[in-house]
Amino acid sequence: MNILESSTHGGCQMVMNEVEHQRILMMGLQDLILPILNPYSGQAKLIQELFQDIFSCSSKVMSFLELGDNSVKEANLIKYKRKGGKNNTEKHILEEAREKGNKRRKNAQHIGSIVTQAPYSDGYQWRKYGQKWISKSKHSRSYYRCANSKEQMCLATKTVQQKETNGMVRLFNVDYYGQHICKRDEIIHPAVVETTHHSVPIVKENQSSTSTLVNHVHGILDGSFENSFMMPDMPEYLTEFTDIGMAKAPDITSMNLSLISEDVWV
DNA sequence: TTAATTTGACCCCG
DNA sequence: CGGGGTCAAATTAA
Repeated sequence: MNILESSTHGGCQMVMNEVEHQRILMMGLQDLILPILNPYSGQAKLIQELFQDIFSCSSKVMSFLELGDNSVKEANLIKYKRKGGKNNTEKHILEEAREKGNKRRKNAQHIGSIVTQAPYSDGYQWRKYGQKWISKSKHSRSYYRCANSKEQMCLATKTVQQKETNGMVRLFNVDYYGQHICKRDEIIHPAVVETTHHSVPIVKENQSSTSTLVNHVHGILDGSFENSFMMPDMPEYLTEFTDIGMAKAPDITSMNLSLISEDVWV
């Protein structure tokens, strides 16, 4: 603690980098271990919970460090509407963006990134809006925005790009930008839930609330694999992301990933 | 027919 | 000027 207090920004940044690196490594480990487990065994569940706890820890550390270092962090959401008469809104967009000191491009800050081995469900629905071949990359990058971006003006986006692979395992970088401000289906249509009154332990915040969603996997890269499958009762595990100054929305920082063994790739 | 994706154009920004 | 993020018309899927 006194170490942190006396540390310079550079030192704090170094800690954050290390925690982030650790998180990436853990995800790699997770990607290797989970597919070889029998998903229905109690052992797999236990291991998933351990991963959850680990990610939860690093997430909390990151949150703490980032909130302590407020020079960089304001939740900088640009509120602008898409669509509509182009020339009417375009100026508004630019003006609003400039007022808030943001660029029009890259409309939100980086929230988190993961490496995944297969298409996965992260609990949100995404709509693809672009695909680019990035210079010198072997694989294209796909751009997705939250499927609720239109109705609820949700600004969350993500990009998916296959990594340069040296083995036979295909890995994908998934980068998330912008916080979800939308409500999800189960919240919008509360007829289904609303039954659990039992007191929830506060520390366990967002670990069980997202597990019932079934959603789209991310789409096609390079046209080299399918995106049309989804195992209905696929077990999922959660991965927490860094929560950046949005304490009122605990749900949006968690992502749950489906386990899908690599033979689905064909 | 509507909804989602594809894909080249557009354009911001370094 | 070029890389890469976004738009939107065309195309495909549902």
